[in-house]
Amino acid sequence: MSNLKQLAQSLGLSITTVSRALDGYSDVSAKTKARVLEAAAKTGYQPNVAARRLRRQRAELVAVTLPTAPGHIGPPHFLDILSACAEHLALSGLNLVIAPVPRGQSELEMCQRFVDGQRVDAMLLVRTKRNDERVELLQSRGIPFVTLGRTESAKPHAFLDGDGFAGFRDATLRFIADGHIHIGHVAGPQAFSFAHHRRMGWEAALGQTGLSSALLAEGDPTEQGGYAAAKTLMSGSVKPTAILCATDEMAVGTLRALREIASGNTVSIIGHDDLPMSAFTDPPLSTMRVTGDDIGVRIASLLLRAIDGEAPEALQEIHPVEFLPRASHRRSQRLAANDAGVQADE
Amino acid sequence: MSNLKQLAQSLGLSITTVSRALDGYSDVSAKTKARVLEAAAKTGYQPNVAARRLRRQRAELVAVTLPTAPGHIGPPHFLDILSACAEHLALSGLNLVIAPVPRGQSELEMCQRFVDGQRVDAMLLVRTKRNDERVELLQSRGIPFVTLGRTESAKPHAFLDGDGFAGFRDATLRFIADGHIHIGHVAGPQAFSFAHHRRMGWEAALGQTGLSSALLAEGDPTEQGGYAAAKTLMSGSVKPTAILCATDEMAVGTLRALREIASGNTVSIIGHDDLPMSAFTDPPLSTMRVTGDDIGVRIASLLLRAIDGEAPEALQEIHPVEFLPRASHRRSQRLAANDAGVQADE
DNA sequence: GTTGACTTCCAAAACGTTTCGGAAAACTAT
DNA sequence: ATAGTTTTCCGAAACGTTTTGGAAGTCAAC
Repeated sequence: MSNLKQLAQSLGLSITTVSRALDGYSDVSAKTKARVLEAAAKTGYQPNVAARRLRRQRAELVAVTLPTAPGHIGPPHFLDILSACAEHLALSGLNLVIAPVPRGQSELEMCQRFVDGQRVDAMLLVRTKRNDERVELLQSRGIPFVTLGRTESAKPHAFLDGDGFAGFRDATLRFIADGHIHIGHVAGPQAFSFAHHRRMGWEAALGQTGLSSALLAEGDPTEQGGYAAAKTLMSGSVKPTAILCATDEMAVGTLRALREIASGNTVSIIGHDDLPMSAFTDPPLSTMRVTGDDIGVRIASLLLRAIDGEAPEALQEIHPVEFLPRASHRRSQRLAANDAGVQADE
Repeated sequence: MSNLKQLAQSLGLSITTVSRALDGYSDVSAKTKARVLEAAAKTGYQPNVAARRLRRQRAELVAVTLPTAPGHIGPPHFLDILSACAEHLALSGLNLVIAPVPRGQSELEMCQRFVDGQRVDAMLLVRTKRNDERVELLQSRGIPFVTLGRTESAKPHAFLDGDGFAGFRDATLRFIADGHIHIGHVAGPQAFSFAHHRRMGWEAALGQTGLSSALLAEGDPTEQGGYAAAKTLMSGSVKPTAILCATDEMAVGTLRALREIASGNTVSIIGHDDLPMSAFTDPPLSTMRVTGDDIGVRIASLLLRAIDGEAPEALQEIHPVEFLPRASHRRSQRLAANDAGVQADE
């Protein structure tokens, strides 16, 4: 409500001086500066952001569009990341806004409105696809942006990603070391970058050890999708004794599918994401997570550097994935130990 | 990049006329209007939102601050609601932004910046407390707002709420009808409006049937909180045979706690929220949900009416809660039927 | 007491839009 | 032809801030 003019009038100063005092310029005496600051604090003056943005030609805003699949919004852990990111951006005076995409609208249109209306200084893209039209749009507009997850774009862009390939490869090798021969994969939609990399990791491990990668089923990255995929996986003639799930949510669905199947409870499972609920499933879900508890902060810093004009090539981070052993990755082992005397090594 | 002035110049028209043509005023001829619209579409003109906001004195924005408890952000189902809400608001040209609250900052400060900086036309408050300082702030500023969940504020305000009281009362009566005597409650922090109402419903049912309401344990509204609360509940001298959990997440924690306890698997459980994962627990979680699959749309409509200046008293909705029976609410029953020949009536 | 340097302040322009109050042109009715 | 009405357009002001380019005032040095 209160604006600069009123504040200036009440102090007997010009608008200019008050503005410069608040912004900490050096050409205003310490005394008046103190006077201005005090008055501003007392009246609770807050600059009108529309006016400031108009003049500064900066939105002071970073947006992330949140894809909302029908009945199922993106993974909960996005929000933890975004929250940390917002926190860090705020230190530089930037606000992070999360814009849910209305059903009628495409994520692309959403991005378009953001960048062409000059509403944002930068964008963050999540749920990145291998060929993502949003990336092309943003590149053509020259807007700074960072994606959570690599793409196969020819032109380099800033991104942060977990090394899902290595994570799933190593997890598969772990299963192999445990004596598994039939190792299945409940995969996410391959258009998604993360889903593809995870699947390729699984395939790579099988390939390098000469095992079959036939036990593959794809589904939506939800509990329901995991449930359905696991069902088809377990209905084939050769059944997996271990399953890698692309996400924890799919793993939860897989667990339920196995519960409904005779001897399903001997199948070992590993997920990915380390959702809060994963520690509470039955059995507790062995899973993976991207290392570093500051992913959100890293993203924020990438965004800031992108806004500062740093080259995209310099703004690419791939973080290792760590394995979190709980109970679900050793289910057949326990039985195998009973049946055949195989010894656990951990 | 392109602005009204350029567009007008290229058409040989005045800024005024172009502006009015785009806004669909009647005092511009059909022919020029078509010409303007075409040119705007071709150049991809998007009005500069900062300028428009400054002039219109409207932010075209509704904000919701998302509380992010350390390590655990608000319930996932908020997002489904918010997404539907955003969708509906978009129809009226309003954008919904979700602002995560940085750790260093209080939700109140966040609200303050939003309203005093004239960044928003209205606010949506979630995770409402019984005595919520955000409500007071917004009331004092005269900003339209809607809360998700009632408060005990003396001055009426717009809200939408589920009838948690009736839901938990009825669920408790259901347990009583099933023959339970010792019915526990894993409660959420009582400062939260929803947690309090649910607890009062549980107490009311016990009170009206003369049963004890001693089996109460409170915890954070998370899996971990439910786990801890259930543990203390089951460690008393008299143990519950049925437990109502304030949220599904707490129910998931409770399930795990029971799993670790001898004969814990005979304890019946009911949760609330109908999270996607609830259908996939073991046993599948019986739960409750606020009726109507358009809560988000209802909220949006309340917000629009609040912005239009309708009186808060007219903007209060309490929606009934429906019970979703799955397996977890009849665990002891099955055993009891074996043990004592009690017959299930459903 | 004039010069130059420094400090402290300010008027005015600009950002891109919307909107008020007309003005010119084109009809209509007399 | 003239007055009145309607249609179609536009100039200029405003929204609240930041920033440019000085203008006064002060002080020290000669």
